Amino acid sequence: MGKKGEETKKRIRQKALSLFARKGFKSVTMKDICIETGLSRGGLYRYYESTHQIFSEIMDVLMNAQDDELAAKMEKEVPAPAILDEILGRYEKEMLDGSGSLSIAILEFYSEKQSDGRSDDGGKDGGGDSKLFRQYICSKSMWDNFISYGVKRGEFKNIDREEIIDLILFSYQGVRMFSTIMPIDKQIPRRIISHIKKALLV
Amino acid sequence: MGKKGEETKKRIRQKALSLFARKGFKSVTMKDICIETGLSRGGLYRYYESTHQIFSEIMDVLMNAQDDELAAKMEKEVPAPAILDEILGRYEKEMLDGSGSLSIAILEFYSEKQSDGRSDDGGKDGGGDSKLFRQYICSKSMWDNFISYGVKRGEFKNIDREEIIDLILFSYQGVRMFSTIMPIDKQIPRRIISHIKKALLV
DNA sequence: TATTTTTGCGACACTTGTGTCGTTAATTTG
DNA sequence: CAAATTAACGACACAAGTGTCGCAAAAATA
Repeated sequence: MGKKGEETKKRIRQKALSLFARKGFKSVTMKDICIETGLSRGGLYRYYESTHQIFSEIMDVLMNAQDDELAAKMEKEVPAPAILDEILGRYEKEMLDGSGSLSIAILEFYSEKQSDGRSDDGGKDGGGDSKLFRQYICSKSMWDNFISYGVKRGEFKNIDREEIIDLILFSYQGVRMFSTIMPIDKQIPRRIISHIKKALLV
Repeated sequence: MGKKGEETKKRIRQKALSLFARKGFKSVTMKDICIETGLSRGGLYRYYESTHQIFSEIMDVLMNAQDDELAAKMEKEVPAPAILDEILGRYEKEMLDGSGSLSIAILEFYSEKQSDGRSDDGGKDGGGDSKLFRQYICSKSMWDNFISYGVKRGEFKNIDREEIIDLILFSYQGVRMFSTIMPIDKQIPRRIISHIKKALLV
């Protein structure tokens, strides 16, 4: 694979991503991606065999972009409530604007992998769900660390951590999901966040 | 349409429902439904023109099966905590077993309607999302009534109602969604429910 | 039970997407 | 700048789904 080829692959992933965000996973065909990228069938198939493969590679790239920032802030002794505000602010934004629009594609992608038994990803990927599950575990431990930090500083209540973490993670996912298919009132994310803050802050 | 015809339609809806629950919305074809029902192409098309139409009718039937029960209980002056336990118990069950498996199909169905502009349901249905939205409003007012009832009886705290309701509804949806594609630990629904109870009960 | 209406079949023509292959055009490399 | 390698094209054969239509069998009706 030469230099030109790498660029083309990248272009394919970018264009495909915008398609997945708009139409979900199952509705995007290799033909769509041909049209979007301007490549011919033969041209596209040189790089990717299926939409599965493309989506999977996109996910790998997206997932490796997290929490170093948070760790850095805790290092610097930034007050926990300030960090909380920032994280929740970002969540609020993601719940409202369409940036959650990949959610549906992700759901479709992994649900498809489960429903039919074929796992034809060459054994490289240990099952579709495990990747998602890993991400859940990862977010969870991030929150756990962060809440401990807040409690140690006397800024957060010492409540059952797992309870509030699950609530945060799943309500966030729930809203994100529905925001892509239903008009979501701005008050909804705001109320959820307000509840979380009250539950955490002393 | 004769008596036989009505029975056939019902059979089609039943078989199609099981397909949608297993494979989501987009992956089910008219051909699949032919096979599942044992009908021929011509036979099936006599009753339904598309999977859209079938799914839409199924939704209509499913949505009109709610909260009369709850109203009856409030009438009978059943203690609010007992009612709460029952509702949340049902939620817990739905989060765990695969009975949330229609969630993905619902999401796919409505997201498809949004992404492409064609609204070919003959004007009878005022847009895909409004139906979902109506359901959200409906669940919301049900909870609102119920919490008022509990507060009046001095059994629930008088907290911000909208806040807790959004949290309940969306975390529930979030878990349901993910439970269909990821192994969900039994503790997760339990923790979410425990948090809700603590927030509500005096 | 004769007649009409409803139900159901399956072949047919059409559309859309898949995956391959020989060939040409463009890059890289020595 | 010539040779070798890589990238891209687009026709082709195939697979899967759609929607229709004429016709026969089965129900309903009178």
